[in-house]
Amino acid sequence: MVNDQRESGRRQVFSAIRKAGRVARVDLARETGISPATVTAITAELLREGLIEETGTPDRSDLRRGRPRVDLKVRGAAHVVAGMKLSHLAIATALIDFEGTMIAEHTCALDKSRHSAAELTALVERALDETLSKAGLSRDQLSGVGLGMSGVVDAMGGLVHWSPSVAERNVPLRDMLGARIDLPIFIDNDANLVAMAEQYFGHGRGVSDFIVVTIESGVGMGIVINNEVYRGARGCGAEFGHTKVQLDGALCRCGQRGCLEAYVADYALLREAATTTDFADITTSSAKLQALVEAARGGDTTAQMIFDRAGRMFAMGLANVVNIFDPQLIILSGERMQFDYLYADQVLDSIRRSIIQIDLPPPQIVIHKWGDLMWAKGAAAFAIDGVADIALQNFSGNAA
Amino acid sequence: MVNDQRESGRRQVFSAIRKAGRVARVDLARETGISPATVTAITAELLREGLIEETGTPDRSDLRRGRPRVDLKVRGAAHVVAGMKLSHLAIATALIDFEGTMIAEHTCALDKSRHSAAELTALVERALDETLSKAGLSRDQLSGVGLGMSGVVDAMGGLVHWSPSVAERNVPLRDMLGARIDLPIFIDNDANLVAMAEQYFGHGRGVSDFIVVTIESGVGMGIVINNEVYRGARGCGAEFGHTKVQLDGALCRCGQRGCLEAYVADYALLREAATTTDFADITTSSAKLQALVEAARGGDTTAQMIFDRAGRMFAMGLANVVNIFDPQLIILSGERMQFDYLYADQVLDSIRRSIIQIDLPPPQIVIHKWGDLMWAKGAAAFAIDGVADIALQNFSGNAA
DNA sequence: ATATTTTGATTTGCGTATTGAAATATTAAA
DNA sequence: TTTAATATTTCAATACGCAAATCAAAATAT
Repeated sequence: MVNDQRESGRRQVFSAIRKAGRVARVDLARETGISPATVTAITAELLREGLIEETGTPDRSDLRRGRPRVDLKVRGAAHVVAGMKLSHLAIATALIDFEGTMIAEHTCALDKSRHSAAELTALVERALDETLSKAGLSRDQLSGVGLGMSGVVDAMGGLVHWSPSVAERNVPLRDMLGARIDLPIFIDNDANLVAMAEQYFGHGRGVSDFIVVTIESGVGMGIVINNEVYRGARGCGAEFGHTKVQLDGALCRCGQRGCLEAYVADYALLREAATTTDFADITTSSAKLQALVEAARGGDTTAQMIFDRAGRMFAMGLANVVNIFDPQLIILSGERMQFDYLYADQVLDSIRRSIIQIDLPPPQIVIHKWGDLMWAKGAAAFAIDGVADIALQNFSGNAA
Repeated sequence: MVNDQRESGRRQVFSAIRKAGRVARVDLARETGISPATVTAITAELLREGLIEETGTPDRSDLRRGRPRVDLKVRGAAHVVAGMKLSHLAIATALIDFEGTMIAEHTCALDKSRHSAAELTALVERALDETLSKAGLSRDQLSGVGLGMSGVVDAMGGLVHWSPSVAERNVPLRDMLGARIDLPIFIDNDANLVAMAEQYFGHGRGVSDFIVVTIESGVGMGIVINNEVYRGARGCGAEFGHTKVQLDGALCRCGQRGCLEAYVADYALLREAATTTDFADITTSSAKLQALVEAARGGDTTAQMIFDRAGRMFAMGLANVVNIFDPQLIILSGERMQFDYLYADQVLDSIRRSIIQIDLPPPQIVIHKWGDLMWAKGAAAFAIDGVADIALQNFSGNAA
């Protein structure tokens, strides 16, 4: 393989194109530091392989003379991938093209939240096929599948060490799925996938170091360092929900005490509320939480106290992460409005106050409300990343 | 500059040699993935430039036939650098050769702990010259100077945002020193430097992701990710001492509440001890702490309680870092025996218990007791890194 | 109209790094 | 001594990236 240094050039150029959305070759050369001549050579290759395409001459609002630039963009039609998210009682699937455009979506209900790995592979396969038929596509038109779930997942090894969705421990889920679905499979923790979604399609575009915090029923975190999702040595980094915010504090689902999750997750709030309030007439925990939110809004001081402490604990935990990481940007990525109390101004202020003070602007904090396909889109982003990786490796220029 | 891909090869080979200590070319080729032919070419260049040297054929304990391998190692005599550490009332300086061998050391007392930047440059210059004359060297035999201090330091920009040793804020100390000492100057936070010392000469050799925790009067942390010291977006990452371990907790020197430092630093312990014990007859705080340690050992329950809580807070703070980072290795790097209580087995166990449990071995925790030149050696490691960088850049093969 | 200028993209020729294959060196084992 | 094994070096072939030159397409000047 002499084609080794070329690969790095191709990678640089391609990711610059993706990052920019649409760029002319001149700008690619300027941004990557690669000479215009080489940019021409590389883009010609990528064009030939169909990974990118030329668009019409760009918007000439800034009338310049000279030869007009020709913008390049990722060719959406090059690949279609599926992003799937295993959650409590459903499998959400999204089909997304190489540019990130949504092609189809589908949600498949589950009868219970935890399944054996064998059951799960069958369910995932079914959900995938249902989505494909909905979109009128066949499996061989797909280039890869990304799958996310909460829990501890080793993305490199394709192992699920532990997940609330999987009955067994240490399941080689990637290979199990790969055996039934003959496509490249990519599995990861869901918070990491949201980080990738932000990196590819959201606020993280072009930001090299940022943190994404997600709240579902637990608290998750994804870390991007140097334009890459950081996964830790054992593949179980960023367990933000289980950082401790109180010595010998509240009991957590994980069996330890004082975890952040044990203060801010829905079950934690309801546990507290149950001390004074009896939600006997409300059945679902989601509705109970809603009632608690209403109570706080309505002036119930106990309910307010509960949310207040949760917010302050959240701020403390997040400030710790910032003090350790010093990211450029923190994205609070949420799906449900129920967690608004954690994103309140006073919480954000509290975070800012708890960060070590220097004479530089503090990291930016943005709140990003996604639709309910956030997770699946993240899984798709992961798949796109993997597929692009393969595509950039394999095709070795000299197709002739 | 066509000499761009060559540089990367040289870097790879050189750092592989440094990491290994002594290696034969075959192994370099295997480890770096570069072909043997190219390894020969590159090592020939490095040899010509004097950056590395051949050693006699290695220990033939594993008798193999065939042509014996010739080991290569970094040539210590290639460069000498100075590592300097600004601490409370002294400047410690170490002269170290390119291999990391100590050549000379010197400590220069200071009359006060905080100086203006102008005073400081003069003091550093004096300390450097004194050390050089002690070793019988002149300035032009030196290739670089590394300087570490506690506080918030922007290593890239050469700025000291804030330091207990410097009177002003946001001082361009690197350039100020560079103006008086005509050598490459490298400044950084001291905890980062200890991380580099571990990476180059200590337990961090060959480990790609690890964390170093240092305790002096404050608590510092250095993070190595992907073989590089992570410095954060604004250059103020890893402020471990100011992560919060208690909501609205004890008051810290930094003005905030609940910082880890406010529970484990010497001043924090003495502050608590003062409530029940009067150390009126003891003058230095170091001696007071010693007395407190003795009291605890002697069975004083109050003293024991104080240390116990400090240890548990420390464990909690560190467990948080581990839950976020998932490092391969944690190095507790200490100079003074006084902090033994933080390194006690029960503290380490407490850390392990607070880490999220998966079916993989937990990160290794090692305690590394350095002499008092730890800090200066770290500064020297930083300087060596910088000097090597320059050396690998500049010499462009074709010396002819 | 036509020439000139400006800017972007492409082609060309060259120096050089990398590499596979072959050659060479050096030792142990047969 | 011969053979086998292993390490290193040499050498020719290749491919890569770059600077400079050239081509292309537009705006602007004359």
